[in-house]
Amino acid sequence: MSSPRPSSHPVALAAAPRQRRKDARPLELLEAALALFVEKGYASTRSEEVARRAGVSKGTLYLYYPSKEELLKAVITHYLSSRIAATTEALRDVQGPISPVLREVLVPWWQQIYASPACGTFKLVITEVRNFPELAAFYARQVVEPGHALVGTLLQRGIDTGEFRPVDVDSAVHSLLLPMVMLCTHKHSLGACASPGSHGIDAMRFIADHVDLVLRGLVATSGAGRARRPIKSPAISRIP
Amino acid sequence: MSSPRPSSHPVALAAAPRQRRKDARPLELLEAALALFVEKGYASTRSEEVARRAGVSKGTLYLYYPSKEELLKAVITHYLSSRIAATTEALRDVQGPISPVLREVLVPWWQQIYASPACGTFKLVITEVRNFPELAAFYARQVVEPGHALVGTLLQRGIDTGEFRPVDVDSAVHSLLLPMVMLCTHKHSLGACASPGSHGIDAMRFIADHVDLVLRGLVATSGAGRARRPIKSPAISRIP
DNA sequence: TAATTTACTGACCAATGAGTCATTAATCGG
DNA sequence: CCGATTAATGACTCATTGGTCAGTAAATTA
Repeated sequence: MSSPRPSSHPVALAAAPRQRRKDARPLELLEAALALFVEKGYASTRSEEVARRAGVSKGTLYLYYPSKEELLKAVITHYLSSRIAATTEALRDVQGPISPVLREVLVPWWQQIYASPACGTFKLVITEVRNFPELAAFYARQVVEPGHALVGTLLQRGIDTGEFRPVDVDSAVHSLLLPMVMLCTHKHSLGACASPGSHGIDAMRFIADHVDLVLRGLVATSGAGRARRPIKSPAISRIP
Repeated sequence: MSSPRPSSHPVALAAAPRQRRKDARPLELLEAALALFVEKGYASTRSEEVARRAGVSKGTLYLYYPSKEELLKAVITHYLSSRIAATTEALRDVQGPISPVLREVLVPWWQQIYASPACGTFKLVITEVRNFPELAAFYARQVVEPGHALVGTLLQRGIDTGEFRPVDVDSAVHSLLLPMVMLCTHKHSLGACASPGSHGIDAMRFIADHVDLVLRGLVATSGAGRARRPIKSPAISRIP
């Protein structure tokens, strides 16, 4: 917290006189806001605190964002939008067996997310959606639905080709993704609290292990018992 | 709100005048506080709102709980403690194959939790631990560690008996439990926001499907490929 | 260097909400 | 029926904080 900073990030130098950096401010404010909102929650973060962390005064914050609520929305949309674009096209046109794709694309992808600051947006969204309904619509439409549909389509294709057992696709998608989201959330809640004795989760390893475990549960084997239930619904269909 | 006072007959019209129920208040306040804290978050819930929902005035709230923070702690400890007791002994001395146990104990257990109001405590803890370090210690020691150790012990036994493949136990425990926690969390965040089109998760079905999927990924089969990695550590050892 | 523009500041205001306490009214004992 | 006891109330205090704006100083231009 009080370490001498390398001169790279202008987080808040001892007392740099007064700087005019009109174009750098918005992003720095967003970074500061994300960190504080994720750590303390939106309601218990003082707007002046955000400004201070970004190295400006409260007045400057309101120069760039009209209100605290708009700042929150800007944080969420900014950090999610950047990820969304890269994702949807990364998996758009894969061919061949699904298992290797998931192992080689999904795993590093989530490892990256986990390591990035955007990881915190999951906790932030979880804690704030109910207070800001607009966020719910945005997040559901822009993140949850595309992500679910993307993985769902892959799994369905695996089932169609006989690579996977005929399981309920929605459940399987959740089995695959919910732990990832929970992992990201955990990093910024209990995982951020120093806990002696119980050394935390090894996230990078877990992500790989988990995908492997789920894929082993999905693959169609000749032996063992058969599926406990047939397929449930017309499976995934929303979002082309 | 503006109903006329019942002059003579106590027919329980609209607002009951003033009741003295010293022993019922604490629990009713706890229930009201849980619902509101989970829905709106601790910081953005007004203490008077909690009181109102419990059918009392703000003064009465402070008659039973010395501060808002103590109320929060009381909520968490109350709703978690009740679950903890029942759980640890339910799985203490199971014998024989592990898969049926997990299918028949873990599944209904989580289905119950999901349906109960205690389900909300997950979201509450996730959002508030970082603001109240005491909660972190309590939750880690009383909930996370026992729960993890319990399931870990079972999986380890399954591995020892050859029922399961030799996987990393910690990862497998997380694969099994994180989705459950995430599911409970989701119920009170995005899941509570009306989303047209995307009908929510079928929780009861997912819980069963997920346990099934993970168990299929764990069972030792003759065919298929072998584990990608050997065991990682001396495995689970804490908590007898 | 002087004049002009504008990014930035922080004292200030109004609203909010946690916590208090003098007062009110159920309930109980006699 | 009459105090005595105490559960319950809600108007009040006071610290906190989102948001404003008149003023300051860093750049820029002439």
